[in-house]
Amino acid sequence: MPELPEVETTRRGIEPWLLGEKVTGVVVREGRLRWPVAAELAAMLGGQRVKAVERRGKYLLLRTEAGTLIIHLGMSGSLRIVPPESEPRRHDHVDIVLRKNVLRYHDPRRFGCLLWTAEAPGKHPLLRNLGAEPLEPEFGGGLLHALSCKRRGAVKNFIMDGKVVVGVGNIYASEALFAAGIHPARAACRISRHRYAGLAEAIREVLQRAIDAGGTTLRDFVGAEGDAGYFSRELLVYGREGAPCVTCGDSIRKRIIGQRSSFYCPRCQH
DNA sequence: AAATTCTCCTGAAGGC
DNA sequence: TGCCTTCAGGAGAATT
Repeated sequence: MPELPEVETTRRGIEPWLLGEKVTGVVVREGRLRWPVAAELAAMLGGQRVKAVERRGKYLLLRTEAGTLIIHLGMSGSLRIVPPESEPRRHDHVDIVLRKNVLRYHDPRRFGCLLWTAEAPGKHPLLRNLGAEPLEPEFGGGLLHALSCKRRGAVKNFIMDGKVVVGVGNIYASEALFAAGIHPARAACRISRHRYAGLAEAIREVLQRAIDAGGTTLRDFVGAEGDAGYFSRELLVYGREGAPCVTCGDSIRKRIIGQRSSFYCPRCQH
């Protein structure tokens, strides 16, 4: 499932194909996504030139003079650049047609969305209350520590809260907590500022490393052939229940925290 | 305010 | 082999 690194990799992959290009049409084959694709999207986006391809959290922003197309890939969404004559496959729900190429949105589970906003995207209800960008300087242990003071719930839920920090999904939350040696169920308010510094660094590192790994498979996001698949990750705890911890050899445990599977080493994480 | 539960949907995996 | 059940999961909305 696309987490922040996949979204950023997608952004980098499609940006060169979109920048400065004019949208000549929009084809909606299936508009029933997380929210319905607006009937007037074609009218709004058509004829517009793409000025920038940005990312905020896991949202992609295609900026034009008239407004912004906000795209979220949900759980199973992906974007590819395909030739104009390319035959759509199952679950290829939307085409953003350019003069020489097509930006094609594919999403089997339809948890994603394509929304148009004429205002500054930062004012959109979905983006307005988003927390810090984990790879920007604003994010750090100080911020986590400050926001955690009234949070009595599990730290794993805390760092997955988009109002705190964006882009930390279930997989990277487990990985970052392992790297930082923090037990996922520990109450957020009961972690020292010092340990939060380590956690912030771990989050930054695990995301950055994944983005770097994604760079080597950028071509997978572009072209008619092959799947716009997500790159494989080096996971040390996620999905490794019962397997030995890479650090101490103890067996990795799985536990449901906040309705989500969480993986951790009972010996390395406290 | 914070925490919990529910919800959307399909494909993969497991059971028999 | 095939059918049925279960589960996973981003994140907003509703509820406590």
